[in-house]
Amino acid sequence: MVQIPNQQPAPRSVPTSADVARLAGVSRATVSYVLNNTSAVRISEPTRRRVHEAARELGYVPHAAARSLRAGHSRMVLMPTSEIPMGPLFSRFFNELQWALSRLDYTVVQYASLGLTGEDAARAWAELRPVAVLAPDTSALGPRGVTVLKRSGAKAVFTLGPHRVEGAHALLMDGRRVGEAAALHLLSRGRRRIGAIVPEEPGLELFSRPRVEGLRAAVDAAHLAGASVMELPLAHEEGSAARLAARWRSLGLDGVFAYNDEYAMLLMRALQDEGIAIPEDTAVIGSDDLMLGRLLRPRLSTVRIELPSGRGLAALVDRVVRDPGGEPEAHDVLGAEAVHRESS
Amino acid sequence: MVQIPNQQPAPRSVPTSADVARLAGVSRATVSYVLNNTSAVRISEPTRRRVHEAARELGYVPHAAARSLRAGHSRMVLMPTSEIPMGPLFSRFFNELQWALSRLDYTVVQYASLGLTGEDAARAWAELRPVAVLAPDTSALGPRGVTVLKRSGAKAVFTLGPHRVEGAHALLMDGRRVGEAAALHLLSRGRRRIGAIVPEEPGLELFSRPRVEGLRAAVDAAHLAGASVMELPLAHEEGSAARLAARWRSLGLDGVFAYNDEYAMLLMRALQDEGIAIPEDTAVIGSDDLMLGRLLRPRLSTVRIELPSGRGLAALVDRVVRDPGGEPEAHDVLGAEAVHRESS
DNA sequence: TTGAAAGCGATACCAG
DNA sequence: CTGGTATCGCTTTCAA
Repeated sequence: MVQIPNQQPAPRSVPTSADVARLAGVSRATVSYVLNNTSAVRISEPTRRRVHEAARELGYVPHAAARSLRAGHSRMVLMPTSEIPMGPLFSRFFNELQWALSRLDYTVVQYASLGLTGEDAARAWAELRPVAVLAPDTSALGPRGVTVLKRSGAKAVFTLGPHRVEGAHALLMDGRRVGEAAALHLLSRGRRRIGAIVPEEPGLELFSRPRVEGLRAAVDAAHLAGASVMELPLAHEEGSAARLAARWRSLGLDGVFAYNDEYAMLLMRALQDEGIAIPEDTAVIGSDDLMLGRLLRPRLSTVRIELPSGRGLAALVDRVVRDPGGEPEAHDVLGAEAVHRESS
Repeated sequence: MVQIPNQQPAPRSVPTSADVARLAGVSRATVSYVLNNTSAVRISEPTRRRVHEAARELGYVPHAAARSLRAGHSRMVLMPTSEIPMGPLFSRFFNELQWALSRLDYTVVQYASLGLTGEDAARAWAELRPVAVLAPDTSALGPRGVTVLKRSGAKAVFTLGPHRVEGAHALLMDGRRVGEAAALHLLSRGRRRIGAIVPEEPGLELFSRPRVEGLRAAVDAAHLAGASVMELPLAHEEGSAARLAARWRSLGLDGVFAYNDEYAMLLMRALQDEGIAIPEDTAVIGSDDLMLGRLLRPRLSTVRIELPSGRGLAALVDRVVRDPGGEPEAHDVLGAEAVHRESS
């Protein structure tokens, strides 16, 4: 066999399995068998070595698109990303889920379909022929979108968020639970006239609305005399908080649910600067149990959110992929529990 | 040649362009022409309509893998994600970059190659045959990894992080700038014995090390009598901060750089609980200019980090993709500027 | 204006 | 044990 010793800028084109075959002096089929460790066929050890060596020498890397085209399916799990950045809570959850899925031999891919929603987004995703799609509710994937994805071969379509979508499995993250927990806590602390901070940032509405709804529903359901809920828009910015604080006394509120701990911090600071005593004048409760809440004075009461383990959800996704026949299920995956500290 | 009678049991198969062609009563070529608006060929209006209708009726979505296989190239930009979640600063930067790239008609994909680093990671990425790769430094892509990617057809390989990698373009985010800015600020405020908080969380070392190095270098370079730097490990957790605060007086420090605003908040709280006056006894400066710093009392001095516009970087990536010949360039993309508030 | 056919890269069946 | 070859879905000449 003639070895060409030159280390020159190698063939400028990308090496294919045919190149490996040529260099190893075998057929493309044999290359495929060797590199995939196909157990149905036994290849002699010397041949294996020659193939591996040739592959290494050429820097051969298989072509995923060609492979999955031939195979007729892929193991790609598509997770469309929304433009609004998720907090540490969801980041951790997503990381865990990703890790667990890759342990199950799925290729997890986040695809930024910026600007597209609904059916358009679904079509863009479908072009990649993923075996499963985990779509955040923010993508507004409708029933039609689900159909598009399924027709394109997706075995499992999950939505993550507060709403169900017809035809898709749902990992229901019902923000109303958060509002409910906050409401019950404030009511049990004797508060009746309750404010509900609503972030003015546009993307957050999808999350804040259910929380406020849950708060309102729980307050109404308590049937307590004089109990009421007042929505208070607030931008994540000091001036906005100061303006709200300036008219705080006139609102006559004795408790407030602040959407999350960051908005709670913002509000609490402004109220304190205004001379309003917390929790005496107004009780404050946040959400998400961020580290910063424990560092505030008074320490911030909060709603701790429990998300399920990524392992379990990965197994669920895997189950649906392997047996796509079943009816779409909805899984309640968000637990909420009030944590009492000093601000309420 | 014997035609095998076509297999009817093809219940819910994914529609292909052939199916569209059959339904529309035209050839696959015509379908391709119509759906891609190929300008080189003119198709009659009635035919166009029939094709579009058939495509819609079948829910046809083109197969990206087949397309790019045939085309011999794709417009996929791969951004491997690291497991450590990025803060709001980088999230925004990434979102902007993604958006800008998709405006340039690239398909941005984040791929979680969890657990893989260096050449192994590069091979996994190369299987997708991306036209460009933007790899965070955390992936430890070495020069060999860069070679693997280029051989697989990647026209542009960029690293994002504190280090350069041979053969790749670099978006240098030199954390030393942050430490330098902090050092100069503290020194100018008359502080000499300076502490440097080093997060104990493993993933953060890659970011904290350069910051501390920059701090140390700037303090040394100032040649001031008695100026010194002491590294202080701290976990992102109250107990750790309390322990550090308990021995604070014995350390004899009059200034401290706290890695970022969150650690600064953690430390400041613990110091205040210990009765240490800020900034009188010890000046504190954080980094990243998070909202929370402005809400603390005293207001937290910080280092504001400037990241370049996503638009400009997207254009840069595009330029390199179109003209891959040039020498790899390093772009310093991180600006740091101390912001004086009340804690220093 | 439309159709037939080659071929992108990898794999799996069937011969040899 | 190894080599030809058909095939996946799509684009793109080249002919008709």
